[in-house]
Amino acid sequence: MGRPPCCDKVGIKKGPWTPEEDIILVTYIQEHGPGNWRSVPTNTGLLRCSKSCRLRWTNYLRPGIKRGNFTPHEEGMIVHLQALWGNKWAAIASYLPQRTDNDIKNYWNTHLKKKMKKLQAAFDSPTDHHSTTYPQSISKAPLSKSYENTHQNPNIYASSTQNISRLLEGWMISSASHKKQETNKDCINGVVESVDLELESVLAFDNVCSWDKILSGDCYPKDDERKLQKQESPTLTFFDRWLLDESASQLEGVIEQQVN
DNA sequence: AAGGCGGTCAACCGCCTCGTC
DNA sequence: GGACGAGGCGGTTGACCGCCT
Repeated sequence: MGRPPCCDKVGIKKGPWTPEEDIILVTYIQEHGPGNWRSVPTNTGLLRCSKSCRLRWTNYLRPGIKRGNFTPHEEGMIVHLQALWGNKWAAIASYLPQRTDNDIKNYWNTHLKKKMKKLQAAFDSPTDHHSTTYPQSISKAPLSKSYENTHQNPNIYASSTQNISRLLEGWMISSASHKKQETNKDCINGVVESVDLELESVLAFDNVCSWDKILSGDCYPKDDERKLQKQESPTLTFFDRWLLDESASQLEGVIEQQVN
């Protein structure tokens, strides 16, 4: 017999959250702040387990969450950090404070993993092995309609619950009397701003390595010498080199700063 | 028109870690 | 130091949606 699930009590509701449930949860957290999830179901009357409440809040209702429309910058960060740390989604999410670990994990599984597979397959093919121009099938392939809808038009991605989140953001900003929430907001926004600035300035990913550059095999615009080395030693793929160089020189700096 | 199929993502499950007693 | 509970985390599932035939 395995460990019994935490939420298999009779009367516990499962499945998608309704807007009414969202409002109840949001209202409660508005008054009491996030935390002490154990007491949330009993205090709100929600027929959900504490974990479900926490997950709903952290992954969906929490203010400051950016949904959909991953930028090339963010994609690059995810690929980069995933290659460095593996599937440590929470750690990766800490470098993308506006994204949840669940969102990043989903995006990796549905989009980036495939991209990387294609990338790897292209490099493994003998004809492309030493080529500096990256396979057009990846870089120039038209995006599917659904991908375009989801990732190029954020309005279409919007949902009713996102609206709740937006409303909450407004509440967070306008409410001067709720000190606890103000602290939360400041904390979230402070982290977002500081980490964003840090990543923008230190990694400058858009300038150094956008997806276009990655896929076109031209990720070293500032260093011709490394380009030459790259051509001379084909045992490392372009992407391996990118990871090694980038991680050694830049990410360590960021991590050190975070630690200090 | 409708059924099949694949992609996407919210939510659940269960293990792990950490704090408290 | 060990037991216990709460929260964190990563893997997985299943519902939903749009496209294709």
